This record gives sequence, C-alpha cells and structure tokens, in this order.
Amino acid sequence: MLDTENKVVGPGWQERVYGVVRRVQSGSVTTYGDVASVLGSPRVARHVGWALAALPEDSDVPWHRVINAKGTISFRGDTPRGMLQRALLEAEGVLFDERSRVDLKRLRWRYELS
DNA sequence: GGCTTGACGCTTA
DNA sequence: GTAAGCGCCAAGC
Repeated sequence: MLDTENKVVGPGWQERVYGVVRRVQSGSVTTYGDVASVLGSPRVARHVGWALAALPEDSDVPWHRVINAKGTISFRGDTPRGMLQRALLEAEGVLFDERSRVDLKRLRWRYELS
C-alpha cells in the first residue's frame, strides 16, 4: 500500500533507512541502492550512506552490512571505519576476495525476504 | 532563502 | 572487464 504522493524522502528519512538496515540478517549484506529501492526511490542511494554516516557507533543498526552496488566497501580501506566494517562482516562469515569485494550474488539480502 | 557537499547508481565509452 | 560522466536529493553552512 504505497501512496503515489508518499514521498520517500523527507522528514524522518534517516529513520526509514535505519528501519530497513536493522532487518538485514547477520551474515548477509545489502547495497545502498537496495535500501533506497525498498524506501521507494533507487535514486536516493546517496542518502542511505548519508544517513549511515550520521549513525552513532552505539546504535543497534548494522550499518556495516550496507555496501555499494559493486560489492565493495565505499569507504577507503585504510580508514578506521572501513576496516571496522570489514572486520565486522568477516566476524559474521562474510568473506572478502583479493579486491575486497563480497559475493553479492550469494550474500545479497532482500527486504521482502525477511 | 540559495549554494555546496556527499558511505552512490546507472549509462556510455 | 574497467573508467569517466551525469543525475539525484537531503543535510549543512
């Protein structure tokens, strides 16, 4: 039940992102575009990252399970948060290849499958 | 009120 | 397969 006038973006946009990311299962990953699509607009993929960027570390949102469409960590690998994301994913069983990419075809998570 | 920034995606070369 | 360009919209200043 989606109203055509129900704009995806707007006040409380970040909370919607968090709500979707929270449903990502452990050991699975999703992309910014997927989260944005669930919210109704694949175009707002950037805002997903933006919302996660403003996310506190003590949050219960598994932000580390959100990566870009290429299957790589958008952040630079030498940044503390980038390494943290990879470490957290590996702790959940998500392995990275030589190019720091994950197997999206196998680990990609879909909102409607929850 | 307007301009700039930004954890990206898609299309084209 | 990789590289570069355009688009898209909220938040911050």
